[in-house]
Amino acid sequence: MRKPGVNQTRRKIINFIREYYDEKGYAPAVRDIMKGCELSSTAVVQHHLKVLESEHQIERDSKVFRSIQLPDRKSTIRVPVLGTIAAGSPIPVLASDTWHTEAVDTLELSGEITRGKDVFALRVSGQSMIDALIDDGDIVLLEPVKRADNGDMVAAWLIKEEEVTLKRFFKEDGKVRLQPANTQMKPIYTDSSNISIQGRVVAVIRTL
Amino acid sequence: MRKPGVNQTRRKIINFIREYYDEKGYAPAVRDIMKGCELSSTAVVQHHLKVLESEHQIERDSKVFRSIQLPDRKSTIRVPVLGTIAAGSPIPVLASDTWHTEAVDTLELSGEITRGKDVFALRVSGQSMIDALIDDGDIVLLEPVKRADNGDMVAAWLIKEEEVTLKRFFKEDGKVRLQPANTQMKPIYTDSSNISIQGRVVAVIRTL
DNA sequence: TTGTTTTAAGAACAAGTGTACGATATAAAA
DNA sequence: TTTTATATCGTACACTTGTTCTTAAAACAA
Repeated sequence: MRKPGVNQTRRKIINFIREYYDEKGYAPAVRDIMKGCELSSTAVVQHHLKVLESEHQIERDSKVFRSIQLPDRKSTIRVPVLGTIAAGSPIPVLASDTWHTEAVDTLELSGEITRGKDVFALRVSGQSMIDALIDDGDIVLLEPVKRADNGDMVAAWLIKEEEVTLKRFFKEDGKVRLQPANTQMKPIYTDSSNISIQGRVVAVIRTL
Repeated sequence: MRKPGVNQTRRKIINFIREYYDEKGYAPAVRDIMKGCELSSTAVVQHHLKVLESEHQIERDSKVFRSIQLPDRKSTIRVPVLGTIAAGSPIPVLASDTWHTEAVDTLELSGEITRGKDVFALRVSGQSMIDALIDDGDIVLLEPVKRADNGDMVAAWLIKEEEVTLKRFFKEDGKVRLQPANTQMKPIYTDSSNISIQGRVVAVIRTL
């Protein structure tokens, strides 16, 4: 007899795969799914897996055991925490080759946050960036770029003032406007030659 | 002749496992390691895996294919994004049982951020929490608790005002002080009976 | 009804994979 | 030198696991 709803079983399978993976740390075998979803044949599982794969709900490598993957599982990235950033001190710049060996600490993040970009992280020391909504102890994720587009949040080194600041970047008539995220704070105007972009902020993480 | 340094091979194996996992999304088989590390027998790999396991460098389930795990790989957690939080609207409260099925969206996070707690996430809408250093579009991670200790950052529902706010919680002589994270903003004083704790903020994530 | 499609069942097969056994080799210790 | 411990090699076996085949029940349409 035909069991419950149509794709009910497939939903169950997806959930089971996720739970199994969370618990065990590796993907289930076809027979694991069979038992876990209370099916009595591997052929049933096989069939649903084929459908799910054609729908791009899962991925698997033929000929490889336990190779089922959920798309969002593939995207965790190891991010090196290079050091601490504070107003008045320059960001320690390292070649991206040496990142993974030099990093004091690393952070495991999902691609949803980094969006696949090659980033590094810095711990923020002090409240000098409070006007950019960045507090003491926060971690900022930076994409190492030298130039920025209008509206980007950047880590800028103010050469004359000898200060690093995190603000939104706007180019206006050869001058540069650095706009705090907090609209109640006033922007900084400076000459283009006075600033050096250290990186573009792609994310901020604060743990309490 | 005895090959290079003593545990040189084991280091190579560890690195290979990590790279293989990063590339493929599942753990290598013994024979994959054999080929990848230019060894000519599975027995060699087997021997080193045993040593590595006794040193707690890897974990594996006997009888389960492709079950090798590196300890730091196990600590990512799936967090359900339950909805949107905005000033004036209550937080949608769900039983933790239904989280994973009801969630519109999920976020893959490392245990370093959530610190192993059972949390849920909310997207912040609007700039009404700007004084708590939380901007429009931010994601807050909340631990579902009903009470808070002094100093905790909480999501509090102000009953009379019909408003949700994120502030630091301090109990003072039967009254409650809600202190904005931004020290330039003034605190809110209210009666204990007028607030209902919705959850404790454990982290804030902002992507730009 | 009849036919078609989808889902399920059970079993058998083929291939992937972990493990054990025996042997050799190098290095350090006795 | 003889031990002892560790690293390597080759191979065979047994178990795990993916795949296929046949049969059949249920849902849907004509």
